[in-house]
Amino acid sequence: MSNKTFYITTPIYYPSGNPHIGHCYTTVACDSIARYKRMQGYDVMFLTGTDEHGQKIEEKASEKGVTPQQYVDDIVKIFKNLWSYMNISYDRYIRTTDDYHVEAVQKIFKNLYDKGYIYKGEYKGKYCTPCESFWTESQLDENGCCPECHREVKEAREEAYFLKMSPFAERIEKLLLETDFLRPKTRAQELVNNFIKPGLEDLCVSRTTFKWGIPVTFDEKHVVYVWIDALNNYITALGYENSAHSDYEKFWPADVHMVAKDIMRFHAIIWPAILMALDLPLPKHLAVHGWITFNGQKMSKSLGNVVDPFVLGERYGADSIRYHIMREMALGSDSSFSNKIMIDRINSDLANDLGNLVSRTVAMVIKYFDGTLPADRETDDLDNELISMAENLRTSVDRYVDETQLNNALAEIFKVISRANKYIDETAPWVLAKDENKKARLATVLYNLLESIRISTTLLSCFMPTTMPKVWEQIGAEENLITYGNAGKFGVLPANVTVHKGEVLFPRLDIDKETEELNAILLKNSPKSEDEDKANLAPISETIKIDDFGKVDLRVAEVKSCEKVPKAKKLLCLQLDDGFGTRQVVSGIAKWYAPEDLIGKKVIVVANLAPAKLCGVESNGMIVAADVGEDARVIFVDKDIPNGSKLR
RNA sequence: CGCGGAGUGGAGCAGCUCGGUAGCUCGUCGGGCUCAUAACCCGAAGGUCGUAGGUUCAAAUCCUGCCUCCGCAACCA
Repeated sequence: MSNKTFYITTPIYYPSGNPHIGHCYTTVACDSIARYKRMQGYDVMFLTGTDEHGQKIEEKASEKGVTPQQYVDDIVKIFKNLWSYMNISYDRYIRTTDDYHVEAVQKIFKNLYDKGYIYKGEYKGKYCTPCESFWTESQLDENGCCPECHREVKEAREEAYFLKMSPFAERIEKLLLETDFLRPKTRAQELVNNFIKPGLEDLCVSRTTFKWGIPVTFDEKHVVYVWIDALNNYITALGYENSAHSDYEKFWPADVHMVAKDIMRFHAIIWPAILMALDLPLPKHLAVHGWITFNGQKMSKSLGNVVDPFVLGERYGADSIRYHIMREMALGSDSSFSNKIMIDRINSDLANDLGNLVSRTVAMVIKYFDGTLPADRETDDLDNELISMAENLRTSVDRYVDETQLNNALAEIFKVISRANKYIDETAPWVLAKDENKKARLATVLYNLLESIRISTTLLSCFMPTTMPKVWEQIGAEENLITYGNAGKFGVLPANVTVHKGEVLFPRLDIDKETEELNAILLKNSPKSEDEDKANLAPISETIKIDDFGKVDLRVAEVKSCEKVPKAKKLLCLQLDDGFGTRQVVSGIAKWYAPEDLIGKKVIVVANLAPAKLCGVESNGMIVAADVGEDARVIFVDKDIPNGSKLR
């Protein structure tokens, strides 16, 4: 009977750092859908994994003094830990360093070459020798130098293989604009305007500048560059061009690839192109979600503000975290993550509405009937709305899950939970309980509540797999009654059901206390382990003579006024009193300091720096600051040091 | 004219495809209830739907101009 299949994938993550809450979102979303489809009776393949090759991994490994393989092995362990912690039910985990994947990618590369879609050409660009990196014209800094080290670059050529893209441009444009492949479709225009209309450039698919990759079999000095290596994981994991697995026929094409918007382009244009070149069917849907932003800032590995999913999970439970990110994130748009939003959400939805509903219902069955309902019934028109909402819930959740709108699916479920709470008020069981003649009516009300809970939590269990079984235990629902089929039916629990008092499902959180403690944890964790600190410290510059230092005139100065430079995001314009008079300095610290944070403070200024214009504003000097990871901190000095004092 | 997205009660969002009573969650205030995790239920206040025009009997919704904000690109001297 289970011949219907469903194939869903996360991206394979790049393990250049530890996993964060953003990875959790994609993975939890896929997991919830995978569980839902399994419950519906589909034969599901849920794939996740890691993309382990590339220059960056090579660099990270050498910084740590380990081989690239050791380096990725270690991080993959952390990823897998997180997934087990978050209760991720993936069916298969692919690593691009797996033998079968390597072998398959080599065959695919060769096939494309033999078909004439891959050809040998020259990669022309600006090359920075110290960084061993190619840059395009537009990536260079304002002086035409390397954007990373700001040294000169030179015109260079490198032999490379290219994948022809132009033969597929038209088909891809149609795919984006005329089908429901891309979700949300609003992004299609952006892709077409930016990449297809200007003409699809052939794609560079091999590199000779680093070694940590899959060798091209027929040209040993090349390794396969990320596209052909990573994207093909979706088919090699099924056994395409390899014998480690044999589910390709069964599961391809994928039903859903879920990705974050930063890699949408690769999945919306390059991946279809590769499949077209291989003459394979295209995936049915690409679901693109936004980023989780944190206190208004973009979440990323390099910013120090990552909320550690392990810490949050330990405090609040994996289910609460899962619920929060699923409920908050709408398909396609960003969603902000903050401790306050999360705690509010846990309190109002999980503790107040759901947890409390279970608790009060179970308590009443125990109080009025010693835990076991009598079988007599007496219905009332009041019951109809709740019952019909509960019966129809499955249909709307089905639809939203199919459209990958999990936030809406959850909203639907909680509408029923809310309605049940209201039903308690309408029927006032405590009044019925006082009248011996109303026992049948009372039992009916409580039974209807138990059934509503059963239906809601059956559907919810795909999103919160740990907690829902505890609910079933409490409401007396045997495991075999918890099925997708029963989620569409009212009246499944036995009439004389017995409930059991259980633990509090979602304890209510004290927002002030939690915020305070979380902040303390974040502060404590932010200066990472010492080893990592050392690895991140900039190397000491080359030795200079005392006279060289003497050339730099550092002075103490007081910030008299300060404002943001209009048009610029990162710049503040400061008026300083340097002892001689007023000096205007522009500093790129707007990200970390508001103007009012600085006024009245004393800072150190490089006083003899040549003037320069930044975004049209003149700057005479530079404020001394320390780099802390990706952040900067201004060095403040004692108030009693007079303005203009020279440093030595 | 670089590309794209967005401006809706205090906050966060839906509604816009296909014009016709402005809706949801949280917060605030008032009330109710006592089964429950100080939870639950009801009610109220609060919006010129960024702005100026246009089309129309009728515009949050369609069209045009402008303003502002956010991503990508440029600016951490």
